[in-house]
This record gives sequence, C-alpha cells and structure tokens, in this order.
Amino acid sequence: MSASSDRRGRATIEDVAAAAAVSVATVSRSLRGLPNVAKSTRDRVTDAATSLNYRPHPSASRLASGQTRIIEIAVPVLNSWYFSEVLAGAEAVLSECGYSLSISAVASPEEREKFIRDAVAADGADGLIMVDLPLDELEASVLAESRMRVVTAGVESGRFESVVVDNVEIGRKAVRHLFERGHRRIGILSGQSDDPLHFTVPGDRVVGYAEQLTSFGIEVDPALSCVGNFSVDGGKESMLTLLRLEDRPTAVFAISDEMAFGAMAAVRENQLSVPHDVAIIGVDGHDLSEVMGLTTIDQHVEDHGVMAARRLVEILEGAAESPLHLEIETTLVVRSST
Amino acid sequence: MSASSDRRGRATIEDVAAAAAVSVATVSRSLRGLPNVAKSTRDRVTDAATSLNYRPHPSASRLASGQTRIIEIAVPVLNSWYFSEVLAGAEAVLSECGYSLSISAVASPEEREKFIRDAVAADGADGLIMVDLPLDELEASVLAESRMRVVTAGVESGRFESVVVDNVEIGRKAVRHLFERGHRRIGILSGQSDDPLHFTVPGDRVVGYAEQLTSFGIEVDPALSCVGNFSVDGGKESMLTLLRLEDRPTAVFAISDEMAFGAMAAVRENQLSVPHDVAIIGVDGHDLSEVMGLTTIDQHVEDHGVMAARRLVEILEGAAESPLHLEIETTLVVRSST
DNA sequence: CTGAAAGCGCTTACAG
DNA sequence: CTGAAAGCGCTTACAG
Repeated sequence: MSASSDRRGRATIEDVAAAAAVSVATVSRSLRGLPNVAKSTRDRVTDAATSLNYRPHPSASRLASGQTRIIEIAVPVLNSWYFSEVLAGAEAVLSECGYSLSISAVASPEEREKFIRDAVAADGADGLIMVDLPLDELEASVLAESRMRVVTAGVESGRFESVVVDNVEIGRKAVRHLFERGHRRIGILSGQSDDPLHFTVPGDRVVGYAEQLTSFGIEVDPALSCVGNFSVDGGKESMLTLLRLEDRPTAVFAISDEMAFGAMAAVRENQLSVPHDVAIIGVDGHDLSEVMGLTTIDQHVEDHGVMAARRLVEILEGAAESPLHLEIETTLVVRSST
Repeated sequence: MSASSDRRGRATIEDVAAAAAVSVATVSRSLRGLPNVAKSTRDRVTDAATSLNYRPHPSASRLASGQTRIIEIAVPVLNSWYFSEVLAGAEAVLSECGYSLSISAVASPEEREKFIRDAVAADGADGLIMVDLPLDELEASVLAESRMRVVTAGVESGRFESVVVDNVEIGRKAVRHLFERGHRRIGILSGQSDDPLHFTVPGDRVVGYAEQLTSFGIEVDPALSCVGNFSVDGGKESMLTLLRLEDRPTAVFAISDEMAFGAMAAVRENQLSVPHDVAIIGVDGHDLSEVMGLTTIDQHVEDHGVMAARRLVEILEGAAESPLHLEIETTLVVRSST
C-alpha cells in the first residue's frame, strides 16, 4: 500500500497523481477522458492508475460532481416472473452503460408515497424507473420537481415518459382470437377486486374484452367475469367458480399467464380438457407458456425494462425529453390451449 | 426554498441548523440519534428537519463516515425464478434495516472476476452477497482484503459465511422417495455439461443420487443421466432422450423444478402419463409446482436471501464473524407426480 | 495543456 | 451538552 492511500488502504487520486507526477486535477481529467490533456500525460496517468488498481471513490465523485450514476428501480414485488423480466432487461442496459441499479419493492400506496418522498429528498439517484406503480397527482409533482429523471413502465403517468403496451388492444385481441376459434361464451379472469395501488392494467384489458365482445354483438355477461389477483392460485379458484356455472363458458381469457396456468389446472382437476371443454388464452409470454401449451399474447416483458432503461439513459445523457409513450407491440402466440 | 439550500434546491444540514439555531454538528448528532443531545435540542432539530423535509445527502454522509449502507448483491441471472426469490428475501430484510440494495448480473467467470475487482477497488458498498457464484482462490483473497463484508448464498466459499442447503442430502432424499415408491430404474436430469462458473450444486446432487442408489444396491447407469442446463427446455429435451431408451427409467429426478416441468411436458407429449409411466420429482418449491402437481424438495429459496441478508447486517452491526455455514433445511413435498 | 484552490454536504475528534 | 474546524476524496472553474 502506498504511503498516502486512504483510510482503508485504497489508492486515492493523490496516489495516482504522485505516481504520475501530475496534479490531481490532471488525473481526474485524464481518467474521465476529458479533452485538453496531452497524450503523453494521459498515458502516464493511465499507467499509474492501472498499476495502483485505482478506481475513483464513488461517494467522493458523486458528491463533487452532483451525479450519482445510480438508477433506482421500484417494483411492486420482486418474486414475480413479470418483474424479474423487467429487472433483467433494465440491468443489462444499465450495467452496459455504466450505471448502478438500486432496487426497491414498493407494495402498498403508503410505501409508494414514502418511497417517493424519501427518494426525492435524499436525491440519491440520477434516474428512477417506476414499474407498474401508478402515481397520483401529488406524487407525480413531487417527482417532477426533483433532480431525478423519471420513466415509468407498464403504466402511463401523464407527466413522464413511459413504456407501455396497449392493454385495451390486448383485451380485444384475446377475444378476437377466441371468437375466430368459434367461441361465443367467453369468460375473463381479471385482476384484483380491491387494488390499493390503483393499477390500471386490468381495467384496460377488461375494457378491451368488453368492447370486442360488444362489437361482435355478444352481450357481456357479468357472471363470466372473475377476479384472479394475478396469481396462479387466484386463477385456479376463479376458474373453478366459472366451471360450476350451469351455463359455463367455452373459453376463458386470463389477463396473465400465471392465472392461465391456474385455470388450466382447474380444468384438468375437473376431468375436463383444454381446449376441448374450455379453451384458455393468457397474456405475457411467460417462460413456461410454451411447455404448458398455453396460447398467449406475448408482451415482450424484458423489452419493457430494456426500453425504459435505454430512454432513461438517453435523457440523462442529454436527449430531449418528450412526452413519449413508447408502445411495445404485443404478439399473439397460438398454442394448443385454444 | 431556503436561501442556503444546495445546488439543486434540497435542504441541507446548514438549513436545518439555521432553522433550529444550533450548529451542524448538533444537527448531525440529533438526527442520527447519538447520545449527549439535550431532549429539547433534539426536538427542535427534529421539527426543523421535518418541516424542511430534510434528508442527509447520501454521498456526503457516505464520504464523511466511510459507511455506505449499501449492500451489493450479485447473481448469475436476474430472470429466473430462483434468483428472484433470493432477491425478494434479501430486499425485504435490507430495506427493513435501512440498507439500499444494488444488484448486478454476473454471467461468466470473466464478468465475475471483473465485478469483484471493480467492487473492491471502488469500495462502494459495505457488504456483498454472492449468490450461487463460486469464488476461486484469487477472487476470495481479493474480497477478503476489502473493507466489504461478504456472505455467500447457495455455495460455500471456505472463507466467508454462507447460507446453503445440503445438496448431497437432496440427491439422497429424492432417490429415497422414488425408491420407496417402488422405483428401481431411476434417471437424473442434472445441470450443465460445461459450466464455466464451476457451479458446485449439480455435482453435489448427482453425488447424493449416486450414493443413495449404491447404498440400495442399485448400480448407477450412466445412460440414465442427462444434462438439462437448469432450463425448462433443457429438461424437456433430456427427458425426450431418456424416453427413447429401450430400457427407459420408471422415475426421474430433476435437480430443479423448472427442468421437472419440462420433463413432465415431454412425457405428456409422448402420450405417456405422469406418474403412471414415469414418476418425476424436482427440487426447489417453485410457485408452480403445486398447480403442476409436482413432487419437489422445497429448499425455501426466499429464506436463503433472508438469511444471507440478515447475517450480513448482523456482521455489519458488529456481530462476530464466524466461519458459519448456515444450513437451510429442505422439505419433501409429495404431490401427484410420484 | 496543467495546477492551485475552493467547494460538494456531511461526520468526527477535540475543546470547552 | 454544544460548537468550531478539519477532513472525507473527489470535481470544477479559474488562472496561467
């Protein structure tokens, strides 16, 4: 360890400066690739830094520069297929671009409100990706006043750029597909009954479902609509309910693949067959949908993370912010369940 | 905004000091709950901080104190059921304890080596959780010399505390269960053929499988051993291979639930039935195992994250480090697949 | 092209 | 119990 290394034995910018026989200012400029450094100087500095295994102290450069190169990402829960796909996509581009990724799980509106207030007041990140977390007016304006750039994924906020899918169209697409397969009595497994986060996605998909049925001249039957809480178990329970109806549906649209998996299990448990007795379509493009033979509307979830991160980086590097709502195309993937 | 707020309009410790008519030192002590502050002073400071919505600037306090309250967590990939469970567990305890969680995906040995070198040299976190990332000698000693405390999950390192399961015992347990169900010809779907990360888990499970077979007097047949790369598709492919054998197995041990799902699909695709023609057991306790009717050895994955994070926090708050290898008990969950 | 110096917003002995 | 001052390790005008 060099004599002037820091409290914990790391090499500091001063060590590098001494080794290269220049000032710390020159080291800083050289290592960050700023202009106005002689080639020979830069080389000397680079060599010194390499041989000392020097990295700038993150907290010090953050404090001095005002930039953290940290992106915060908030998701409702972490252990869910959907959110880990988003995370994976975001992580890939952010690490590629030299940003750190800090994650938070924000499950309730109270946590969300607290998260936003803390994040803004502490000002610990350059950017924030809010995944499937609808913002109320107050939260949006708190965020808008902060230094952090914000991109939302999965939901639009009106005030920030977002990466979304057309959820109404997803609902229509699902019904259209089932209709084309000859189904006229089509049930739906939707989201939560009482969603404290006011998540807009389920509602939009239900609207698309209803719209498309209506435009086919089919009356929407409330008895065919169940809630599944986006879980496998919820999908199964709701499907069991639908199966008990005397005039049960011949096809069911589950607004997530995981609910669809639950629904398939329920059908089999009743000694019925998919798709013969009940056809099932999901939404997501879940890893397991292929092996399960589930027809699904693939929404390319990983791309949501990729796009949100990419846009955020672009904005941070100076791109003009536009009230852009980047829309990811969805793809119908037909398998044996319909 | 007060006159002396910082570059970006945040309230600073000086603003709070002015508002409470004390020095910044007193503000710092009050807000961090340090002793030797008069109750009335502390109250005044707290009020001022609240009304200014003050939070200490993270980079500033990190630089001054030398502690970041950041935990870094490295996983091979993010979009996998297993790792998102670990992540969820770790995030829950860390956010509860006031730590930020920074994540990195580290897919190859080169990335791992680079990650470790960078992490140590930059010294940007107080602690590090390495999940299922075996460390070589050099990496371990680089880490050991750093300021960061390290806990590994999923694999032991010899030098750091770890949270693990007994993978040999998992292999034995699986075979024992199948044996008790009357099976004598038992195949195995294991990990990767050429694993650049030198992941030890698959090997251990294979050892347990072989040991238990041998102790039952059954010869280990290499023809019954296939590789499945921990993926659904891999499991399916390998199962198809096993089904093509003229003397095919009556039961198969898949060393992960996802491979087991793939295997179940392969069996059905061959118009065979689980468990009648082939029984299948997995490992994990995957969310979908219940609905799929998969018998599995639940390894309580979320707890791995919880325990690793908990231990790391304890160590950071002063607990003595012991060469502890915390072992999570695994639980056989019998379902219809066996 | 390079360096001296101020400053980023905190924490931490030290003195009283 | 409280405050003045130094210091954490960088970056950034500014001057030359």
